[in-house]
Amino acid sequence: MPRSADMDYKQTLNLPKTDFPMRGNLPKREPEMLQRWQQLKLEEKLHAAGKGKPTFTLHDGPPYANGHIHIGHALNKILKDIIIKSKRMQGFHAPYVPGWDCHGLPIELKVDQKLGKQKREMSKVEIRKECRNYAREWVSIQSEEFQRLGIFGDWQHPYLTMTAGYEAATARELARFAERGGLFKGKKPVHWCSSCVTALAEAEVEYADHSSPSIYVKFRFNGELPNELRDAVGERPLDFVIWTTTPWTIPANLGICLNPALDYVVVESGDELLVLAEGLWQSVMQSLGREKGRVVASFNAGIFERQTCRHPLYARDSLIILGDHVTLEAGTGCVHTAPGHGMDDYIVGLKYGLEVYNPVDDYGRYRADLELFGGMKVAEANGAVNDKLNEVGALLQAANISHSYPHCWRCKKPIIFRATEQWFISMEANELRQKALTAIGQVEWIPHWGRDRIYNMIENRPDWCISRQRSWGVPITACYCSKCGHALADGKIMHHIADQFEEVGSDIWFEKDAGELLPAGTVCPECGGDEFRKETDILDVWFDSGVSQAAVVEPHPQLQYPADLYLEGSDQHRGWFHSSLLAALGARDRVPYKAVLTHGFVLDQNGRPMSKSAGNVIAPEKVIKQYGAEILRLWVATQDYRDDNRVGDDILKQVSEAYRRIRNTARYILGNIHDFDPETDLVATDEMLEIDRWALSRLAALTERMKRAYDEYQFHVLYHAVHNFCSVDLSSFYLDVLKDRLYTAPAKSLERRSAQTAMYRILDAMTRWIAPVLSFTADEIWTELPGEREESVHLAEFPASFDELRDLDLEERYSRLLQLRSAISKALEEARNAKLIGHSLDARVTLAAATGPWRELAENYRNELATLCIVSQAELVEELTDGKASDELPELVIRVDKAEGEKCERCWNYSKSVGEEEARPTVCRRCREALDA
RNA sequence: GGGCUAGUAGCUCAGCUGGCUAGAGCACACGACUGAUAAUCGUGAGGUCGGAGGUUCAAGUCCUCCCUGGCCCA
Repeated sequence: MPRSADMDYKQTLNLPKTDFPMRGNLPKREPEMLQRWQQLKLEEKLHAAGKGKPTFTLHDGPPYANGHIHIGHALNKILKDIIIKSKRMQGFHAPYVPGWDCHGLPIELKVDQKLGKQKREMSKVEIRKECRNYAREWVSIQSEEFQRLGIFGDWQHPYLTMTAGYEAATARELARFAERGGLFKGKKPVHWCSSCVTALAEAEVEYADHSSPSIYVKFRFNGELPNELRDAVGERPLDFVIWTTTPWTIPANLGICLNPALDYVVVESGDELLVLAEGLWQSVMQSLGREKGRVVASFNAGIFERQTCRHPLYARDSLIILGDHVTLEAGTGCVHTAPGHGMDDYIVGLKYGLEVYNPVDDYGRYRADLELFGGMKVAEANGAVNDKLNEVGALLQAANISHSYPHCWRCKKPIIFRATEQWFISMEANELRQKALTAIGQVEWIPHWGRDRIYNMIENRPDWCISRQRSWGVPITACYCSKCGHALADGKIMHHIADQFEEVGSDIWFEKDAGELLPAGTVCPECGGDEFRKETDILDVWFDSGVSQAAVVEPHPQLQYPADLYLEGSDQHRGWFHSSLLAALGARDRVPYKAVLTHGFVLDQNGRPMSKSAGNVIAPEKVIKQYGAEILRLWVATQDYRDDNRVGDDILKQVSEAYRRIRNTARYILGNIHDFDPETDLVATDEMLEIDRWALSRLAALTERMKRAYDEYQFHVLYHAVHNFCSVDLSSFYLDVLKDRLYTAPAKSLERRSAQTAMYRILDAMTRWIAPVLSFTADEIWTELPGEREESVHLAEFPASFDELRDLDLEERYSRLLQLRSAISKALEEARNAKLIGHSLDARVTLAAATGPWRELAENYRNELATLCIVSQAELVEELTDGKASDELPELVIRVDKAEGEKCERCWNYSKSVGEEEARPTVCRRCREALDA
């Protein structure tokens, strides 16, 4: 029970006072802040404030308009937002135009599912309308979700890849490719369902067990025998043995592929000489049911490169080629290669100039003109092929195996791999590949290894297949002559069509006939025909988003070309960074970005990718509900995003603890400057107390770190710096030491104003520094800070340099004082454990130091020691025989006693001066003076 | 299998071009305070720097191999 006098004196103290709540209550207050920003018309004001300033263009990579945002989206957008906000506060005009990727298969599939059977009676235009509505719905949902994260941007005018203007721009860029000869028609194998008569994307393929034939086939070598094998083989026939589970592709065989890194052997079995990989020959012998077999020679695959074997059924050769994809996992090490029926085969075939030969039609039948099997359904052709192979003596063995095989997701029937006509962008025309490689060297990649990553991809990638056999996308605006079938992809004509997209969008392609779309008088350059049919393929969505540099950055009045920065996950080296580069160089010979920054992926707490099936998904929505968006924002700043980013309950808990530390530090300062007006009460630096100048020097140091952290996009450095500053410099030392002065000195005294000046300047600066990350909280602090200021911290700028506040000598002295303080703290802790003291103010410290720097320091600060250590008395003596030497600083001997005198009821310091005055017997002299002031 | 990349206390991160007994904060344990109080302060414990070789007077830091993850391909 406090005595009445106690209460009276408490009234005379300057205790902290603030309405700023200790707990953020973020889930509830953030929406209020969002509303406030809207009422302020903050976005408009930011735009207005940007006028006349240099522009910083961060071009937004469009997320796919399908499904709720996940934590990876949050990471990406928050990083962008931090950068945009920090650039603004550095004095740039930094507009942010968000975008969405709206075309493509996933949306079309979702709409398919929704429509069900209904779809069959609908026209392409109607289906596309459904897709458009679907995408638009998700755009608006995701937009809300992003805004809830506190992301600033022109949300009223985002760019969508499905708007008329964007589609026109897309078609126009394609026309440019055509104009420059970068567009060509070729063949490429795709998953094909012969029953649905359609190409299938990877997402539409299901894998299921299926029984297939398993055959071993001999290909008779008919080239010139390499010298290395002369002795072993002589004049005897040599057979390369291939293994396949699709005999029906044998008619399309054009090559045999060996791995140059593997060893091969010639095995003598009966009267045959068989070529097999060394690592497989014995198991093959076993499969063939042959007991005997003898290796008569071994060799490296390279000696047979570009030699030939005879096709067992047709009068043509099969080229012996080399490829890394050949493994020892199955087969013979000699891989049957049909470029028209397999992806590996296709790619390796390109290297060797093999034809992409496909003798199979849309319905899964061999073309009528195919020798031996013409007109036969390939699904039923396996037996016939085997019989024929057997007949010519090439079949070594035929059996059946069960294995995983691709099936159509819709009709559930097994599908085939089959080359079809596709549009490509050539990597070689106009030296696109070389230009891209050169351009990569001119771009700044952050982190630097991004360069190697994309360089290797561009260096090795095949031509860009931009055809998709789908409905929901921008059409490839080519036509075919109805008479001769000639493909018309003329730049001028394509521009003419693109112009028609400008007003009404690309739907017009599906609504009108070729004759209406083409310029009047168009004739086929081959046969002079004047009737055409339209291409039905649409563009790869990567082309859509790849042209955003042309469709958005270039024409947008706020943005500047090229963009200063692209910022996406590291998967986009293959995706958007890649397609943007090729699209910009291929169509216009320009590089779309000056710098590219990548972040890693979000993983769970244990470093595993998140997935529904693993049940480890952390939805942004849930984090927002439980902790607030601010915690998600701060989490982003804790991560070194160049690597993978882990998130989980424990991590989020830790982040919210850190948040509270920062928040409470701000709150405490606000409480202590409630009666401070910077207009009138600010103390000039050279009149401030030394420790207050030290605090400002630390602020100056922090400022330098902040500047660098923002410049280098190193937000985790920023986080740690701010957090350490709050914990170490402020809370545990400076603010703790300050309490006595703040509470007990007269409210308007220089001592108190000096401290308030330091605190005010610290909080003002810190609030600005954290604003890009803690956007909600910073603005909340901002409105509580005294002084004239902008309506929102986001309209303010970062603090100028504080170089003049930096005092390295002072900091050096204080770092040693802190060491001394720490030694004393340890001694106090021992005294506390011995029940000698409770609060440190109960203590009297006696200190002795041998001559030397520590002695000197202690002498220089003998009058401040008590204050710095928050003890009632501290004395420096010549010699101390009954003290204890410090472990860390052995020159120091420390003794802790109970403080002398009585405890002052007002300031809680012990002092002999308590009781000196009869009228006020319970307070010390210092307090009496303060009360009289 | 290939390209790129990461692996320092339970967690998030420092540790520059090799040089003091490897640091910080948080979390944890114990204690103090009750005038930052669902706060604040102090003390303490905690690491064979993924592993194994090697170079060097000296290696978390350089080299080789291996292990475990991630992204993108195949």
